[in-house]
Amino acid sequence: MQDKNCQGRGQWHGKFHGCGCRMTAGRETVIRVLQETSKHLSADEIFIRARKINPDIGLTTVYRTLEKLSTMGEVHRLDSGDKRGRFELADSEKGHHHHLVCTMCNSIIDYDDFIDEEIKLLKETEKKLSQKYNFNINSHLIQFYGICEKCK
Amino acid sequence: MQDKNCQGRGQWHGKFHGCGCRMTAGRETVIRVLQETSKHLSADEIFIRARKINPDIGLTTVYRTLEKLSTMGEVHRLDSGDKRGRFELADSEKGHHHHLVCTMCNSIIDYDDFIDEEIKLLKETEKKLSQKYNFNINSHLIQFYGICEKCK
DNA sequence: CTCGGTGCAAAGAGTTTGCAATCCG
DNA sequence: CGGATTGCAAACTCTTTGCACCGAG
Repeated sequence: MQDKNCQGRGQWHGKFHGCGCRMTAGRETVIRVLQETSKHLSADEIFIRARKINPDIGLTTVYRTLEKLSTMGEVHRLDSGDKRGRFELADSEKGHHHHLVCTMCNSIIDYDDFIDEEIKLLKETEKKLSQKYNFNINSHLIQFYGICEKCK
Repeated sequence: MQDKNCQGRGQWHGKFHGCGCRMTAGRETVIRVLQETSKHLSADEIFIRARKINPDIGLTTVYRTLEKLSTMGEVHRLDSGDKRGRFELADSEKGHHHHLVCTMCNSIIDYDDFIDEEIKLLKETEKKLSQKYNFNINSHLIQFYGICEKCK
């Protein structure tokens, strides 16, 4: 309907359709929230933001949507150290990035200033692993762990 | 006491001491369980195995030890898709490896047949990031997501 | 019209916390 | 000895499920 609110709505419609699912208002809302943030939100935080767009949405729908998107490989569930899951689009509009995770305070820094060489190597590795393990690779997650500036 | 049961006991003793903590039977047991497995165990599974070595240990101690080791950067908490956390030594005796995660069935394949280039690039990236973000990097986690052989 | 999706309330599970007893150094 | 650590049970929170109703295609 309004492509400006949920980028690539048609594309998502197709992705859902491809696995026997439907595009609904609830799902659109969750996707939009994920697209509009640059943070790693918990289900709960996504729910609060989603409510502002669509007051009728329930927390259950948020969970079910995230579960489905995760299975589809479109969303990554991150481990934030505390017990709740945090989520981000696998292929974010905000651009591809990797993580620097502080093991003291659990904060996460996104960085995207890595060399072209790194991307090239990843592609190569992906290809090699795909063949060797007969695995269809869709995306990846790279995290470095350590102590951040503040915690030192 | 018996270095053969918990490799590098003295080393661990030192690590704990270094952050104002003590080496105890419970902690030793948890570390030993982690060293002796090649799987990604949940707190619960670690507890069950720990009990076989040391019947007096409590689940609470397992959680508290994992929490501490995680903060120390010695253990990684992995996200397995189901809601419980899974853990592995950051610097396993079993050797360093990366993960291939199936987004359908949540199974994890460890692989360690890296390209030499991959290791070199990682070291380089670590160094660059350390400087740029004033971050002490201790370890990393690399995961590729996709669909496994069985789930295709 | 059909079957997948949704909200609500309740159930389920994993994890954390309070506290008195215990152990390390 | 003194403070860190532990086990137990209770408390908490996040997440999932059952069910009747709704809505996309």
